[in-house]
Amino acid sequence: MKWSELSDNWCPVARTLSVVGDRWTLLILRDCYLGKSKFEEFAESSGMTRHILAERLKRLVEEGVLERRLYSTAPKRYDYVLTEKGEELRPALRIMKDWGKKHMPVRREAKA
Amino acid sequence: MKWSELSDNWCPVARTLSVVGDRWTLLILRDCYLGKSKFEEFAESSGMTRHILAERLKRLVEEGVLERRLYSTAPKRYDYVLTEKGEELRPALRIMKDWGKKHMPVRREAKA
DNA sequence: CCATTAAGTTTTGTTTTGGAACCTATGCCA
DNA sequence: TGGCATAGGTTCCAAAACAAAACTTAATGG
Repeated sequence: MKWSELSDNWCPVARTLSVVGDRWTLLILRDCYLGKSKFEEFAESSGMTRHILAERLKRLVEEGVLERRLYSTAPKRYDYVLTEKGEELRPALRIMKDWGKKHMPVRREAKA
Repeated sequence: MKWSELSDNWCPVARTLSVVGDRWTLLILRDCYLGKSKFEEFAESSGMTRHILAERLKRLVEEGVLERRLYSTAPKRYDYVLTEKGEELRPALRIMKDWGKKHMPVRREAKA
């Protein structure tokens, strides 16, 4: 089965994962919960490539998790803000934060 | 940045995602929470390929989320059970279940 | 005029995933 | 005894996704 067929799975967990269950997407949401909203902020903070970031943001907007907002008309600049739907995943990330703190100690120093 | 470098990120959410933040892994945990433990059960329930399933199970065991248990000596058969560490992610999946029910209606009937 | 900023897009090569077939050891049944 | 089923994988190849870096566009500041 392909990942893309998951969106109509009988299981609500699977349907959720069809939106946020791939590499990087939940890291974008983490940044949103930390108050970030700009493309460059996401790119720098998460370390993902701009290519993938653009694709993920597009998808999150299509799914109604984020909203793309024009914040400057000249030059045209857009940023991304959480919708209510997006806000409602915040508790899941909080649990992952606590779990990471408890169970995933840092072994070597990382650059980011 | 490569996904594999995430395990030593400063952010605990990122470290958590380095274990469970890829395609399919959280679906294995869902099955565990539903009481499944066998390779064939996971394969059938989730729809992922056996190839990927074997790789993910190996990783979850290495990370201490699941335990590989010999449940039959002749023939040798192994299954996978949640550790306490694995149990502690259950609340995150519960939130995803509720979120999926609320925000991700099924559009077309799926086979699985 | 030239450099800078922000939000992407394009290109090229590498890695991961998907699908299917195959393997191994034992149990079951006639 | 031979043959089929079961369970837990492994191997192979093609297709899709990803990583890294360069490029684009449009406006701003000195």
